[in-house]
Amino acid sequence: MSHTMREVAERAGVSPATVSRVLNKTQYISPDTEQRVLKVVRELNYYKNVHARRLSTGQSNLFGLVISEIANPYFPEIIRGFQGAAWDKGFDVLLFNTEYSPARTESVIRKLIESDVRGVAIMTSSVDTKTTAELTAAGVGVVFCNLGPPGRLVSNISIDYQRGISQAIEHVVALGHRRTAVIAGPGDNRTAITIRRALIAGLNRHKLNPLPVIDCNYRIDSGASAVRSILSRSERPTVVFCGSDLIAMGAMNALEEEGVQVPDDVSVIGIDDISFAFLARPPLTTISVPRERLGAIAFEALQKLMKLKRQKGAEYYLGTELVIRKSTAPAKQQVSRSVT
Amino acid sequence: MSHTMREVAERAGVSPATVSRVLNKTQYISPDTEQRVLKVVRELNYYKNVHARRLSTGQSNLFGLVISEIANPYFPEIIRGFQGAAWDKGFDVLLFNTEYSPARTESVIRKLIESDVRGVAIMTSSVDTKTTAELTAAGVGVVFCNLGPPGRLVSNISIDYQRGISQAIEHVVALGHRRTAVIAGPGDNRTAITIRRALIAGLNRHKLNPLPVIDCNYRIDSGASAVRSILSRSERPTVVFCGSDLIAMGAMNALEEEGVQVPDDVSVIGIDDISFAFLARPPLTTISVPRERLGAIAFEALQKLMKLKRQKGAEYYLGTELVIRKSTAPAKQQVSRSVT
DNA sequence: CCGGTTTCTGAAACCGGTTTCTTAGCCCTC
DNA sequence: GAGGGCTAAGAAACCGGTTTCAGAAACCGG
Repeated sequence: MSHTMREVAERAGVSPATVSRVLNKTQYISPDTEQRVLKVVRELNYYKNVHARRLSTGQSNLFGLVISEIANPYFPEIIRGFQGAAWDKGFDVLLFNTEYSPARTESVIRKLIESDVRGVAIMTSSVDTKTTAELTAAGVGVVFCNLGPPGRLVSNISIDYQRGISQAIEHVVALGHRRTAVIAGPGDNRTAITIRRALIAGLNRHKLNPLPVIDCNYRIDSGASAVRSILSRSERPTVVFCGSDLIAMGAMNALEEEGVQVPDDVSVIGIDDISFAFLARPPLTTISVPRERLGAIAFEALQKLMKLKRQKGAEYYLGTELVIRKSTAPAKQQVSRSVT
Repeated sequence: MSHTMREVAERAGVSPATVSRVLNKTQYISPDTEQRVLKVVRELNYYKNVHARRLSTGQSNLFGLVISEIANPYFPEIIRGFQGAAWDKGFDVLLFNTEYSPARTESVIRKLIESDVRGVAIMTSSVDTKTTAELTAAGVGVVFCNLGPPGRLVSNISIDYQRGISQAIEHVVALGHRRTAVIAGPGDNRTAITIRRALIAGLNRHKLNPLPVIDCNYRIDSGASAVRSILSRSERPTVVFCGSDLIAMGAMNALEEEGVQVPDDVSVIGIDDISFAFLARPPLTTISVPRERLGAIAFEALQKLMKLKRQKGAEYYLGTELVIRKSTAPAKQQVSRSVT
């Protein structure tokens, strides 16, 4: 339905080339002609076709962003950071979710390549190297989060959980806790693995051996069932570290349902500081991850990567920090022994 | 970096036309040739360029989805519903957020037209008619939610809050409440206005005159300040209806901070049933809006709209339903009169 | 064995921009 | 007033697919 550039050109009595030059300011055009063209553009309500532009310039002003699931509250801030940065520079972003399915991931990657994106940020940690290879082979840059080291056309953003975790452990030790448990997240997830390691190492440093270290996925209800399995043991922990806020909230829920008070009976600590963490009852003590910044940096990293094409990518670091709210409290002196 | 169709053609000893036909199955090709082409496609790892395809077919397999803000938990399910439906039919979606800014909305619309989308679903209720006119003028179909009646190339999905609201009011009346308050949402928001009207009408039907009816935006903290202003009055309500779950959660937060117990002292009811509603403390009683379905229907509506081009759009309806959780309880016999 | 179909494939035009190459016209200088 | 250097704008090729049109080959029936 829309008009074409030639129509504009004809109506303004100039050549298409001139219209193009006026619209892109790529060459000086006499003010007279320029005005005439712009007038027609307004009259006709002309929009230039992005696809034609992409085709002829061979440059696609598109970047891809891959996440697992839109409903997971971990992602919104990342998306916003990424989109915001892209928008500021005049780039568009194609958002795809993998729904945790490898098959779907594959289609997504294909779509991205077909769309001729300049680069893609992969914020899921369940991607295999085959996938990234496919992307780089097609000449598109890749940035991911918490996966291997950078390589040709791929950069990595590493979230350093160390600092936040240390703070959390010190906080908990200062409150007098000695019996800890860890619900880490999916056992095959790089991020979850990293977090679990850091947690265990940190606890050991304080001569604490976390009791159950439990695998679960990132859905809320699995935090709940993990907690139930912990409660069924004879020696109950007084604090449980969770691999994500979602898990933590599920855990708090289950705890409450089992009649265990948070934080009076057991303290719980999450990771991420999702926007709802402070709305939880009690407000969740958690290790905050700068997700909006993560998104923004991912975009910048991609831009940089595409500038120095075929160079090796870089490694970026992002810190974390403990946010103390109300889900942690001093350890109870008397540890209940009752086996429910 | 990627290969072109002509390269494939050359390597397979056929013409580009043949390659195109093989890849799109648009015409019968001898098995022999077909295999040869497919083999080369695999060898070269060839991806066809979407932009070229869009350009030459004049069909853009793209749909747009406009929301206010990605971080607002109202939207994820809508996005998922829309994307899911689109994905199933092989369409891609361009997601944009307006950040509540008219200027930004305008750029977004421009981008959508330039991208030659087939249709766009506008899930923000802060859009003016000028905007939709621009879209329809460019021949792209529009579907929105809770805005005016359908017209040429525009359909509307109307969420019928009536049923849910009636249920909520009956629920509350049955619990013995007589003093109600309403925190509706932004006064210039069509949805908020609709909800407020329905609420007041419903309450009047039970001979109840809601006390303060307060405007606020959709951010959490404004639910909190609205509640504070309500508490400062001498006659306190025993139940407050909120125009969204976010407002309700902000309200509960503030209530708790002011030492008012939910639901013992005052009950609160939200609208939307966002995914966190059941995680609130106490779990929120709310009127659920089928948002994933809303997204899916929006897509279907767009498809239908584009099929019978230049026809008048249709009106769709979506029901709502009360979900009773723990934020509502019987009214206190003795109403506190203390002015804090 | 010949004319008429049908089947398979290629040549070329086209989609709507961008960009290179070229030229017409102008100004300036000597 | 002629020649050199600029400037503004057009013609045409091109990006990478799709599709129409046309033709060669194969096939078929009589």
